Amino acid sequence: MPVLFEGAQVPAHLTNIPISLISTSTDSANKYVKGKVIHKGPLVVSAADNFILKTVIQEDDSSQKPSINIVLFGDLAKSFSQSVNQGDVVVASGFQVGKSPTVRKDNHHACNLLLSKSDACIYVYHPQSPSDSKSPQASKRSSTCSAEVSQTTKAPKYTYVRLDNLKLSSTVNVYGVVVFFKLPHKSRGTHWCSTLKITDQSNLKIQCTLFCNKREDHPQIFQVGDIVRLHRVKTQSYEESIQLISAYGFAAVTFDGIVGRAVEPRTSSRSFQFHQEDQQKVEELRAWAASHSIVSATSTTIPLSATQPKAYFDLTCQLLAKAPIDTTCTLLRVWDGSQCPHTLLKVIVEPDSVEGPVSFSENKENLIANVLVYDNHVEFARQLKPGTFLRIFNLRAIPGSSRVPGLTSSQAVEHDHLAFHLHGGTSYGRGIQVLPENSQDVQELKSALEMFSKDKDDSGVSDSELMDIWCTPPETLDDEAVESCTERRCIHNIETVMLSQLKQCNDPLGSHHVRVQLSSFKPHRLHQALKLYCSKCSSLQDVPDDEVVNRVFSEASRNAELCSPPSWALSGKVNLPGISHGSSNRTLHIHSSSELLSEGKAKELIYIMGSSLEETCRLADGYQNIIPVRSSEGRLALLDWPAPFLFRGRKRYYGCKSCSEAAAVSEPSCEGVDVIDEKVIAEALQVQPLQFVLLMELQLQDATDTLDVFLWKHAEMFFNVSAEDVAANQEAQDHISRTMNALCPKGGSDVHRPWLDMCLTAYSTVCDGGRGQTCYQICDTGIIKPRPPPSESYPSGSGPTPHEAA
DNA sequence: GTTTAGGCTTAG
Repeated sequence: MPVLFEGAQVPAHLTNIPISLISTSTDSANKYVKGKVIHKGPLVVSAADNFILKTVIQEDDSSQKPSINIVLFGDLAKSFSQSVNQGDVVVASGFQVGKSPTVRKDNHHACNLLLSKSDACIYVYHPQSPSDSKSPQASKRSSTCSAEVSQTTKAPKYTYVRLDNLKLSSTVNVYGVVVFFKLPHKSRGTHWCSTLKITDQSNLKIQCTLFCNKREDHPQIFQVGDIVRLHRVKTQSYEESIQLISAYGFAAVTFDGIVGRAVEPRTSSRSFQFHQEDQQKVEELRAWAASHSIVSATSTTIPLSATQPKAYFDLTCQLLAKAPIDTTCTLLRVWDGSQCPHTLLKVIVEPDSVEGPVSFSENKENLIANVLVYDNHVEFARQLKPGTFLRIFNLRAIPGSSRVPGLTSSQAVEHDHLAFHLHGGTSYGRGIQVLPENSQDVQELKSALEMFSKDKDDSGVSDSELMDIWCTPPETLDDEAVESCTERRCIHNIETVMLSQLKQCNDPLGSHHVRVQLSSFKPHRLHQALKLYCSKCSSLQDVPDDEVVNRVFSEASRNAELCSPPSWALSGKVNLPGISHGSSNRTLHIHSSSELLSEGKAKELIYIMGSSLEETCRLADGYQNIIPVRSSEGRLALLDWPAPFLFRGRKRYYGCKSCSEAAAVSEPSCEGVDVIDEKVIAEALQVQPLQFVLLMELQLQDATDTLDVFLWKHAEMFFNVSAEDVAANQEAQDHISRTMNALCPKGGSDVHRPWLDMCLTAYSTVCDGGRGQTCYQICDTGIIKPRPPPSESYPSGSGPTPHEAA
């Protein structure tokens, strides 16, 4: 039997699990979660007298601390509703961990806690305030009240004036049934304005004009027939009739007006009173309204299947996708599970501009109405998220012969196809209202949508799953509804795991498959991702800065002294034209291998002395290999670190300072060598070459967690570009930059980030303290979109003319 | 303790 305890000690066998550590693989046995109630939802009556209540708890006062949704069922939900208030601290045990379907919307924990099992338990602790510490009150409210209770015990009782007893120039509280309303809209002044007309058993209809600083402080009216309780409204006369206008301290509570439904107060007020009398008042008004056909006479809510061309109506629907058309118009793609008897107009928009799925199964497409929302409604529509349930008021069905934005002139305008327009303005209550997930109307709509998904949808996935696929990654490999921008090239045949599972894993070492989005990466300056790696000593260092390299070159050229060439070399000069018009030519000393010269391969390799870095680079256009040298004690020597030991076209090669022998420069052995390349030269010079590598740290995310991983050993495979090319080639650099931008658009929300299938390798590193740390690297994974850049073409410009000495 | 709006259709 689930139980709620007030103020009781948590049993010693239970241990606390921090909210941040909760995942779908959490074993909840003997664990408890503790937090402060930051939101308490209404008690919802579901089928067969069952109750559901959703609450949100947060570990600490700080907004930085994690928060999690808890869903309570049955009597526990009822007791919770009666005894717990926002601000109370609760402890929950005996929970099950589920995947939170609302994580994208509410940003709470990716999991939720379900309290339905027989061992489910809640411990409640009311905050100790001087007036509240002696606690008969707390136990009293847990046992006697049947609905939301006020936070204070000494609050004044409100009295309500019947609408035929209103006197001019007084501030009053009233109850009424809504017979007309305009949703809150920005007034020309500083407030949000809404207008309503209410009635009560007096049968008088009273106009109310409400001004509030915040939109949400207006009565949350979902339909005509709803019941409002207005506190602090003042009476005034306008055109010979009495009106109500919000007065200082105005507050409103709204109730569903349908007989038999739960009496759940809807309000933004943090604390409000609700007594038995209120419950009674609502029920009386409901009964009176029902017997006087207040709702049925005025409601214009119809399903899509009942729409008539040119008619105005209200539509209860789910938003599936949306796209901005222009500054005055937004497209909302909605459905209610019913089929309109008229062909629905298709509006063509750029796929990139669509939020939500771009297309649906053919069967579903036939049910989707395109709603064009104009002018003052655009701003509100822009904030809506696909998946949201809406009621659109005063929608008009327009035959498609009228012009439709988004169609270009070359596209045929379809005739007699229905489009739905929400015109600008607020006449006739025109506007959009978001319906909460737990409202009765949404529950009914949802079951209709689910029926469709079960019966007709050929895609094999239910509607909610479809939204899920768009919102969160599929959990298994075989679900390819959302294309990945990467592909795995490993040989593992293992299941995809969620990041939270991976992080919870006790023995993570080895390979894992994940489906993730890239939430951030570093370094942001991509040239810093390029490093030099020594395979001998495993050192990793930054690519030397040009300025530093330049200094080494000028140092060497300043100390240039003549030295006789080694026996295997011939000395000569090259003439390097001045860099700008009018600047003088430079003559540089070079050495060349006599063997190569005799073979006619003079351009394959030269040793250059006394040149600047810039001059060396310019010479590299004309010689395949250039080794910068200096004279040291009469012998040829390489330049000091960090000068490259070799220039090959636009590529530079560096040697490891600690692993290279400081030997005299010798002639490369070209016997049996087809091409003189960096390897041949490094060997001849006894240099341990450093390898260009790419190293980045990426933060991955999925619906459950984030994970920091390295992209290193397989970075070249990932980008399909060599690090060496990146070092030398602007195009390759741009390719990486474009790729990262596509995977993680600047300022883009996660909906714009593509999903990535990845293989990760977890390995252990040992820090100074000797404690192992688990690191992750992306392995055997390659980008399949965007396309790789064209491969580098070897620079082929003609070099300066050498003046060879014979 | 101001003003706003004070229902009553866009004109795509």
